[in-house]
Amino acid sequence: MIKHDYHHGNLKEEFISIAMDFIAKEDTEKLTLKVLSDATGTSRSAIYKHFKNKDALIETIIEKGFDKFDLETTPYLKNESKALVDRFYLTGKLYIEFARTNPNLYRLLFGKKYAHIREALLSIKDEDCSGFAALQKTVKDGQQQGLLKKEDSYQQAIVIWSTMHGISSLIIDGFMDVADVYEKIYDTLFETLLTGMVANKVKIISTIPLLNKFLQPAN
Amino acid sequence: MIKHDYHHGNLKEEFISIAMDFIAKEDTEKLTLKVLSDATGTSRSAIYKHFKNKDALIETIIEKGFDKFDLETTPYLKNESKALVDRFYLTGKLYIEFARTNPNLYRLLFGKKYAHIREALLSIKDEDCSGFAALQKTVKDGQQQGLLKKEDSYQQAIVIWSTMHGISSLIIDGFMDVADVYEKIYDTLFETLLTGMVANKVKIISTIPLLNKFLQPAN
DNA sequence: TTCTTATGTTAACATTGTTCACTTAAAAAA
DNA sequence: TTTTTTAAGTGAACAATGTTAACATAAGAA
Repeated sequence: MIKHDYHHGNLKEEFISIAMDFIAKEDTEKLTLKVLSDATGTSRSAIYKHFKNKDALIETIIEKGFDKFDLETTPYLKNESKALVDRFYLTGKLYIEFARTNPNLYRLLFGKKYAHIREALLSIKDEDCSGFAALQKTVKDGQQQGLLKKEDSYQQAIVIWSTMHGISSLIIDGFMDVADVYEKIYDTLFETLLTGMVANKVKIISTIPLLNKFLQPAN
Repeated sequence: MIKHDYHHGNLKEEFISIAMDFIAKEDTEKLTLKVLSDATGTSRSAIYKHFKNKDALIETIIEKGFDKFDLETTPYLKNESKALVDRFYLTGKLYIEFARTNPNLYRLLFGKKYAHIREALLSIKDEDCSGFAALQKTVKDGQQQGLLKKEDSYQQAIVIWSTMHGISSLIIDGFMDVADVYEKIYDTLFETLLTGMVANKVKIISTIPLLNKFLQPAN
């Protein structure tokens, strides 16, 4: 609660920064305008000189949130130097890790409450940049390489995404005991998913023991 | 907005009923005490004579909601007269249908916002009655019948649940175009999941064409 | 009939997002 | 330099929300 000069300088950026830091720790519901004014040492209505209303700030947070999400979850999807199975496996792990590390942000991005803002954003943005598009492209690559069954790539991508979204949501919304070992559950989940999607009699070499083990069984 | 006598008679039940009807149509967020007082023709604070606070009403709604959920989604899990694959397939369909038909209630039951209430409820209730316990039991049956791989039944049940939760959430939280045919996506998802979980060289007879087709391939 | 208690009402409160009239100071124009 | 315009901040006020407290009513027990 530092007292600044009358004219702050970069109040808008500070609002955004404080809001993101807040959501990193507490739920978006608890982010009130009072929190922001207290943290910046300004009045309760100062924010309206920089954002039309609270939702406009949230919109900015969501925008930045998706940038962060794409940045942190898609590197393996875009890096073609690794084996495809590995890229899928590692991407799923990053996805869950993002949700676990940023539960409030994840809910903000993928929850229902601000779906209208999300949809408005995604309709403007170049769709090819989004994480889902990157996933679908990789699925297509997987089909061409003979790793995945040649079915509707959109539906296959949905299947993968919903699987990761499901386990992530269960984890961050309180359906796993702390004792549950997420890595173990993820491995089980991924093994099941990949087994269900992989084309018959395909041999893949992976650097990940789990994957090698089950893709090239002893018999 | 009917004007009743001073003493209403069964106001508590009416609050509950109105709240459930409301959530059937609109989001839980929009359920205010004013909505309830207007609908019953009582004052804003009348509800406090029947519930400690708003959360206590929500707790009752959640309790009733889980009853409804269990009732509508677990009949096939508990009915052993059908083939196991069919029971899994139909249960998953009921699960998604429940979420689609009761999106606000589903979010209330499985979302983060009232997780503390849910946990308090589930810790009191007999766990064997819950839907997840029924699922896990059916998974164990599946292992014994040789349908499913003999792995950790808890983890397998989690995998199934998270898959259904994931697709349901994506649907009701606005990630599917209206044009998407849910049935098709569900079939793809289920086929993938079952393929990944089924034990090798098991022959099952199903009454559902999709399942017969892929469990007993031509070769 | 009286007393107690359950169940309702009204008034008030703090917190929320929001708007409006005002003030300040920085930048632009003279 | 002085004046004017404009961006950026303030405080007071509003309605809506959940909640509490003091009071009112009526039903059932004594």
